Amino acid sequence: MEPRTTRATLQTVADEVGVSRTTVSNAYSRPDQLNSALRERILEAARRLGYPGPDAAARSLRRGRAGAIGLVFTETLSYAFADPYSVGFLRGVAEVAESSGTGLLLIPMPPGTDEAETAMRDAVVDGFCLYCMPVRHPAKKVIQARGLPVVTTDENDDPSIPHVGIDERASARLAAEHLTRLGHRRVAVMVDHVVEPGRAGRATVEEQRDSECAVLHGRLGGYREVLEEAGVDWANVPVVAAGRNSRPAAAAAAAHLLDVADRPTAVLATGDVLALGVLDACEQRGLVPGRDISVAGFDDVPEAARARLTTVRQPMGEKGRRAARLLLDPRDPGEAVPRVQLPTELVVRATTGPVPR
Amino acid sequence: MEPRTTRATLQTVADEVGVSRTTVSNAYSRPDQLNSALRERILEAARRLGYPGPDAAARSLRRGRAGAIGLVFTETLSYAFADPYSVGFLRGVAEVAESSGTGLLLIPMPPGTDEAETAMRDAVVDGFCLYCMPVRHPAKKVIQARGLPVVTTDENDDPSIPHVGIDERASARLAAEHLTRLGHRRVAVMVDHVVEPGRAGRATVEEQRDSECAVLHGRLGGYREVLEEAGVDWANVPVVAAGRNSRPAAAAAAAHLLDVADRPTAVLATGDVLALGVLDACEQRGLVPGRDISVAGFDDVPEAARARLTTVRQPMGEKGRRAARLLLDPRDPGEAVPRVQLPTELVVRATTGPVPR
DNA sequence: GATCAAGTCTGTATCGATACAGTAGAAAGC
DNA sequence: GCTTTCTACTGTATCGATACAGACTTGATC
Repeated sequence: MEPRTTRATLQTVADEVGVSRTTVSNAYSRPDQLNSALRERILEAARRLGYPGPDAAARSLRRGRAGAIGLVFTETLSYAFADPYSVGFLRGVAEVAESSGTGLLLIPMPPGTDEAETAMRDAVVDGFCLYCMPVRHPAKKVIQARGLPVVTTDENDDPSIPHVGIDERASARLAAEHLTRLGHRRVAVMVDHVVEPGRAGRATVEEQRDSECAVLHGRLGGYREVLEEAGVDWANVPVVAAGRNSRPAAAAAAAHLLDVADRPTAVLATGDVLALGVLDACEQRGLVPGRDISVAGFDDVPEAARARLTTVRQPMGEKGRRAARLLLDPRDPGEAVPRVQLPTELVVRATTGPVPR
Repeated sequence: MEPRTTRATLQTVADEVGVSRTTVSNAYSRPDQLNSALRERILEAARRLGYPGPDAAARSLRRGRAGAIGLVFTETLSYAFADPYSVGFLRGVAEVAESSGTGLLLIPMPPGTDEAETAMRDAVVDGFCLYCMPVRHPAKKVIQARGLPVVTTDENDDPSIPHVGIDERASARLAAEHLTRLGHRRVAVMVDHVVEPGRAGRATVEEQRDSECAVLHGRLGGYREVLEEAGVDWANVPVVAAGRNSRPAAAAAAAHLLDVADRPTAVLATGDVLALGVLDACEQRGLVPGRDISVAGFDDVPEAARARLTTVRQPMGEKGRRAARLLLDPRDPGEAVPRVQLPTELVVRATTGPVPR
């Protein structure tokens, strides 16, 4: 193309062809509004002048819609791609977004409060999907202030925001009951992190209480109920944090459980990635899951099936699809705020078995 | 908040506080430009009026930057999350984008040409990363016309566009040479798709030639060179398409290779997901990989290590990081167009072995 | 007391498009 | 022949902000 001092706009093209700016706009956005010969002439001139088509930001401003929905993660973006559970969820969101021609903006969450608020304000989107965002996160206020549609997944206690999730407590109970039914009483729990991300090791009951993560509360609560019903004192149940939600981190943290005098006979992990890490640790130590020790996970990610992991299945993809639909399908103002609760089920595979004698 | 007939803007807040619009803008965007007491008064008034902060689209228009980079996939978005190779790449891109406060817009690619062009024009981004986009894709023109920074990965023959990739041909040779060195001459190849996505089955030499996918050409070319050097007639090498890049599809298509009279002694797959599918098919038939049949993949996705798959490792995450940096780091206009070629290596594991006798 | 600098704030001109109402001219209706 | 309808196009107002240059205080300096 020939170099120009200034970028070509609708007006440039309009002047060249000798029509109005509006007509050029129509040539792109509403082809049926003008004669097709003229349209061709306009597009031809646009090509010649190097006009790139209507500017996206300007169009977005004038039209009042962005053509994208924003996904907000509390963890780092790259983490979102590391966990198969997130990936399954994202995939569900992507399916629905895609089928309506909507883009997906993955919004980074900077560490500082001001920066985070700016990031939420700068996102050119038509709605937000909050993924595992703690109830009291500072950026949440900004998001709500923007007045766009919002849905939350998993984490939520605000009844004014539509929500897609599962019954965390009841689902966790499924795994715990499976273990107590098999006779296990010396049970340990492996979690991602409790208070501060990155800190690994045993978490006290107080720390468990102080966690801001509703999912964690729900799952630990479910475990606790069942174990207490079976006569176990929760204060004696080791709750070990891996620090990060990764297989190696869980394998390392599993040392706190496996290399001690009275090793638990069973481990409940609040996620499959953690459970798989525990299995790795067992393998290193020559412990056969299902015989020497029982391990149960949560989520039923694809790898779980291959590892023959007993777990609680939750429909990750469906969660994403439902969340996306809640954002994209317009709702009547009078309608009740939707709260979707998806079903879960226990999937018994090979990593759990009776108490070894 | 009190209901308002019209949305609050900078002006609304400015009028309320009795300052100029510019000052309110500064209160958000350049806090150092005004007295902090005044800033507080302004933010307070904004809260009271329900002003959500500067409008993202308007800000984007005026500033001339979007704060996001666009990722363009040719396949469906949901597919991007299904393949661990893509996920690794995305993760790399996300790491870099995130560290510079940039969002990631995943752009859907609609089927029709016009719709696709519109989608590319409507994306509010500061640059595009084209992921596995065929050289001659119609939407590519629109993207280039926008005049924003662009990088391509894998697929590329346009020297004017920066590129990050690997030496496909040489890398494919590594796998093929490994097999011929082990003595294999009856070798088959498994690919994703050749001409038309979704069509599974054997592909003729003509169809191979007609494929628009440069990655496929490179890899098949590498295999072919090595096999011909070993005295094999390429026309007799079965090239089987799985139709889709998925483990079950590959397992199903493997029937064309495994359930025939003169079964190949080795299978080269152009991707690990396909190779893993072939392994699944072997397992179903009681064939032990590495003993009864050799299977080699490409990519070295995380699952490959667990399946003990021999494969060619390419640095997926690094590819994403480099691509993102090329987009985000400004370059001198005079500078040569960067072309990054990342190293690959053969990883020999358990699924390849000598020819069974 | 004039000059200068720093710190704050204002005003205007734009960024690049689309919405919407309006108009000219041709074709159709009676 | 006059109104109506339709097609094809135009013009103006507006979307909501930021860039940039300027102006007004205030205090310090010589």
